[in-house]
Amino acid sequence: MSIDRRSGCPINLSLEVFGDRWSLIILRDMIFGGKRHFRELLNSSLEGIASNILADRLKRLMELGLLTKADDPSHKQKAIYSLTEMAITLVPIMAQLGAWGRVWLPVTEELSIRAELLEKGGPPLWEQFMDELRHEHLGLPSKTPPDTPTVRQQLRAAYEEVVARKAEAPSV
Amino acid sequence: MSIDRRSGCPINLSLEVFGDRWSLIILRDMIFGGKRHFRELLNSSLEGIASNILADRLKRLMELGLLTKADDPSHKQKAIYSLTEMAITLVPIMAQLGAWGRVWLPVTEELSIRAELLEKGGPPLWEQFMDELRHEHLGLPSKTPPDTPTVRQQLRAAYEEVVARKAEAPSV
DNA sequence: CAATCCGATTGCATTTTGCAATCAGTTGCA
DNA sequence: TGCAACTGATTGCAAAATGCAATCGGATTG
Repeated sequence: MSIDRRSGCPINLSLEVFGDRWSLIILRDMIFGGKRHFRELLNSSLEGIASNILADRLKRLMELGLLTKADDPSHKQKAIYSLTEMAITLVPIMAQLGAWGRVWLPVTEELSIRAELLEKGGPPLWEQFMDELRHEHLGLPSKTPPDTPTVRQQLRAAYEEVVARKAEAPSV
Repeated sequence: MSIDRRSGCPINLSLEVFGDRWSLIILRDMIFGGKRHFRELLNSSLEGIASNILADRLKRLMELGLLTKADDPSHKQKAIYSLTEMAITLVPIMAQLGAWGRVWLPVTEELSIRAELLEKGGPPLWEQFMDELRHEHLGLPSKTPPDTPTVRQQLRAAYEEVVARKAEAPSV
């Protein structure tokens, strides 16, 4: 599959890649949720993606060069999807989208705390996160010291803290 | 019209606003092209938007709070569309989208020079541009000195320089 | 050996899209 | 006055995309 090529404008071409309601959602779940398998993406999807759409988009994202697929050695039927460098460099776009949505749209607190953290961390934190993703998905050596908490751990901890706080002190 | 609200995730909600093939294109033409009228948007569109889709998206963007519409005093039928603050703050997203597309997609040189300039200028240039847009669309006083060239003028000059250069020295 | 899980695929109704034609009112010009 | 051009749209229709449930054959687990 190649994109339509309505015009050579970079914004248009970017839209042709993920100007739909699902592609970026899938990439979000892989980047921030660490999801690598079909079923993980299908069942954990907050937005309830249908399996045929998921299959179609995974295929499309592979054809566009954003994902690769490999056999999972632990299970002959399992496939592991990996992000390519092209997909990993979407992190700044995701961060900006999250920051904008957090300001202007009716987000929930527990789902926006990660966007807030990512926004406050700024480009240095994005770089660290991309470095981790390159390690995870491309097998590259990580440049961050091994004793520092990973960005995903930080995001997860912040999310769980909000959830716990809201559970013990439910809003009126 | 309100958005679907599949989930309260900021990235999802942002996608529900412009996760389609046309909304951001229209906003791009208004932000970077300075287009304010229906016909301008219809006829200048590189990607060839259809008039019913344009009408539908303008209506939708107004309902979502990204645009406002006002009568044009010079012509009883003309409507002037204006960006709201919500739309103006999309500039960083546009810049990131352009930067990403420029690296990974088959952009043309003349259409990507603006993205390059915007990327190199970074957040300070984005701020100046948003300041200009607030002046243009919201009537706010501009903070930038009146003798400095506007960002849109800079972008336009860079574009025209590339076009001129390519015309006099056509590629083989 | 049955239940469950794996990554999909199929069929079908609904919705969205792309495209061309058209609309009624306004303007500019002869 | 007459008429062409232009204004922001709307309509009709075919094609494509989407949402949803059911299902597939193979692999694994208990």
